Amino acid sequence: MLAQRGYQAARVDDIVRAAHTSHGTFYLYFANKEELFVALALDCARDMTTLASELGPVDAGPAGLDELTAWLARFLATYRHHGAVIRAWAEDQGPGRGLARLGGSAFGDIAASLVARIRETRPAPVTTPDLAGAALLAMVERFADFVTTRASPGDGDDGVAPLAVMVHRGFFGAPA
Amino acid sequence: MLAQRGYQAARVDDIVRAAHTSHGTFYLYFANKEELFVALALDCARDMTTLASELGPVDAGPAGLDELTAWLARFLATYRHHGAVIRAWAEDQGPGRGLARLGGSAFGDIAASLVARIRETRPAPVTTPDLAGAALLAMVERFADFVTTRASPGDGDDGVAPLAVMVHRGFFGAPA
Amino acid sequence: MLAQRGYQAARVDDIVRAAHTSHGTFYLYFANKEELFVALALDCARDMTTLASELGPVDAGPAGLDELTAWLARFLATYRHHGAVIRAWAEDQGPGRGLARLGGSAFGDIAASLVARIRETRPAPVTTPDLAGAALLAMVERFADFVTTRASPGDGDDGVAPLAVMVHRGFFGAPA
Amino acid sequence: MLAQRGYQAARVDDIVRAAHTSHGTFYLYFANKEELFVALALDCARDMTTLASELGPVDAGPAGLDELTAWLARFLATYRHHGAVIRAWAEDQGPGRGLARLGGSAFGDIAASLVARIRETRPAPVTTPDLAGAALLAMVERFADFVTTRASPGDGDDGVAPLAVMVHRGFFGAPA
DNA sequence: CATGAATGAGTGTTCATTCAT
DNA sequence: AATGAATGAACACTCATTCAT
Repeated sequence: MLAQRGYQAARVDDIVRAAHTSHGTFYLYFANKEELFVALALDCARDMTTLASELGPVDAGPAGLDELTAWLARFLATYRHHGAVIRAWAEDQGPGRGLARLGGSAFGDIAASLVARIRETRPAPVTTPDLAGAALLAMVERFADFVTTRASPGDGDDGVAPLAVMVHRGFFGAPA
Repeated sequence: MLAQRGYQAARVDDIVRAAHTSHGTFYLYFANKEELFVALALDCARDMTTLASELGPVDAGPAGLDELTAWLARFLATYRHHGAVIRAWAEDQGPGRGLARLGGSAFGDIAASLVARIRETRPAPVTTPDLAGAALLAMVERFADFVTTRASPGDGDDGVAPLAVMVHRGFFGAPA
Repeated sequence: MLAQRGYQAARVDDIVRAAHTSHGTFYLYFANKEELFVALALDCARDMTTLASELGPVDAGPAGLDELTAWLARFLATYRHHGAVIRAWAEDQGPGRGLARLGGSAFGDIAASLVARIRETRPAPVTTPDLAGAALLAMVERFADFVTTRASPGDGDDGVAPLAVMVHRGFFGAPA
Repeated sequence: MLAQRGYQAARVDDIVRAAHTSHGTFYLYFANKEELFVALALDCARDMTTLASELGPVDAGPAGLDELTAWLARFLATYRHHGAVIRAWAEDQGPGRGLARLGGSAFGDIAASLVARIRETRPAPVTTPDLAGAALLAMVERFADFVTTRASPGDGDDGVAPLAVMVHRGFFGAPA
C-alpha cells in the first residue's frame, strides 16, 4: 500500500484488499481516495505538532545539546511511524494541491517551533527564522528518511547523537 | 509540465502541447514517457556530478567558509535549472524504480564529494561520512527547494551566506 | 464483431457495444483482447476435438460412405456455430502466435482422427497421413466456409452428400 | 514483411525499410498501403488465371492423371512464388472489402477452369460445379500451404503425386 | 523525383467511483 | 451497514499518411 507504492501508485483496490474490506465500504467512510489520505495526513500532522511543542529551550551548553538529542530521538520514532505518509506528501507538491498545503503547514509548525526554541537562548541570529527552520527541518527529515529506509535495523538511532552535534554546532558554534 | 504538475500528473498530452509538437513527434524521440524523464535526469545528473567535483577543500578558517559559500551559490543556480526534474525524482521513490536509482547515485556522488572535501581538513569526525553527507545534502537541497519555490524572486541568493555559515559551523564549530 | 470484421478489425469498443457492456466490464473478465479470443478458440477447439472422436470407422462400402456423410453433416453444423472464430484463426498465422498454435493443434487432431478412421479399413495407402489429413480437412473446411458464407440459406446441407462421395472416392476409388 | 507478418501486421515502415526506400517514395507510387497490396494481388491473379488456362482436359485414364499431376506441380511452384500474398488474402475476408473480392474472383476462375476441364471428359457429375470447384481448390491450396510452410525443403513436391491420385479418384473413382 | 520528420486520429487498457442487492 | 460487479472518462502509445526541403 502506501508504504510500498506511494500515493499515486496505491490503487483503491490495493487499499481495500489490504484492509480486508470492499470498495463500497471504503466509499462509505471516505468520499474519495484523497480523503483517506487527508485523514492519514491529519493524524500525522497532529503527532508532528505535538512533537514540535515538546522541544524545550535549547541553549549553547551541554544541556541544550542533550535536549536536542533527546528530541531528535523522539522525532525519529515519530517519523518511523508516519514515514509512508510523509513520503507521500513529498509526492504531491504541485501548487494548489490539498495535501501539499497540509504537509507544508504541519512541517512549518515544527520548523518554526524548532527555531523558536533554539533562538530563545541564542545570542546572535545567523539567518532568518524561515530559512533556518526550513534547512534545519530538511536536514532532520532527510536524516530520518535515510535512517528509516536505508540503514539496517538495530543501529537505527546510532546517528541521532552526531546529528544533534551538527545541528547544535550549526547554531551555536563549538561548545565552550 | 513537469515543473508544475510532477511526473505522474504530466500527461504526454500536456508535454506535447507545451512543446508545440504532436504525440507522434514525441514518440519519435522517446520510446515512452519515462524515457523523456530519464533523459532529463541524466542531464541533471551530469551537471550535479560536475558540480560535486568543483568543490575545493574546505578548512576551518574563513577561506573554507568562502569556498563553501561560493559553491553553495553555484549549487543554487544548478538547482534553479533542474529543480523540476529533481522534485520529480522524489516522486518516484518506490524500491527498484529506475529514476530513484539514478537520482540516488547522482546525489550520492555529491554527498560523498561534499563530505570528502570537508573532512580532508577537519581534525575530528563528528559522525559517519554517509550520515553526514546525507544530512548535509538534504539540508542544502531543501534549502534550494525552499528558496526556489517559496521565496520571492530578486532576493534569491540572500540565504546562501547564512546557510554556508550554518554548514561550516556544523562541521567545524565557531570560527576562531 | 468477430463474425463481420475479423480479429484485428474488431475493436474492443465494437465488442463491448455489441455485448451491451462497458470497457471496464470487458477487462473484468478478460485480461486483454486476445484472451477473449483464446477463450472462444478453446471452446471451439473442444467442440472440434469432440467431433473428431465421433467419426466411426469408414470402410470402402456404402456403410462407410453413410458414416462419412453423417459426420460431414455434423461437421457442417459445428462449423456454422464456430465459423467466425475459425476464420479469425486463419488471420493470425504469423509464426509463434498463440492462436495459430491453438488452431493448428485442434484442427490437427481432427485431421489425424479423420485419416485414422479411414485408414483402418483402407487396403493401400495413397499418401502420407499428414498430407492426406491436411488436404482432406482443408477441403472439408473450405467446403463448410463456402456453404456457410456464400450459399443461400435453406439448401445449406445439400452439398454434404456429393462432398462425401468425393472424399470417399478419393480414398477408396469408385464403389464396387 | 508480408511473408512473415501478414497484411495487417506489415507496417508501411517495415515495407519501406525492406525495399530500401522512404515513406515519401512509397506514396509516390501507391496511394495507400492497400493499393500496394492490390498491385501484388493483381500480379498474383494474372499468374493464377494463366495457370488455370493451362490445364488440359483430364480424363479417367492414366493420361488424365498425368495431366493433373503435372498441373499440380506447376500450381505448387506458383503458390511458392505468391504464397505470402495469397495468405494475406485470406486475412481480409470481411464482406465488401476490396481484396476479398479480388481474391475471390481469381481463385474462382481457377476453380471453374479446373472443374470444367475435368468435367469435359467425366461421364456423370457427382456434385455442382461450384461446390466441386471450391472444395477441390481448397484442398489444393491448403496442400500447397502445407507443403510450403510446414514441410522441410528438398522433399517439396513429393506430395504432388499422391494428391493428384486423390483428386483424380475423387472425380473418377479408382482407375480401371 | 526522393526524402524522412512531423502529424493526430484511433486503439487497448486502467482505475476511481457508483449503486443495486 | 456492507458488498463487489459494473461503469466510462482518461491515458499512453501506434502507425498510415503528408509535405517542406
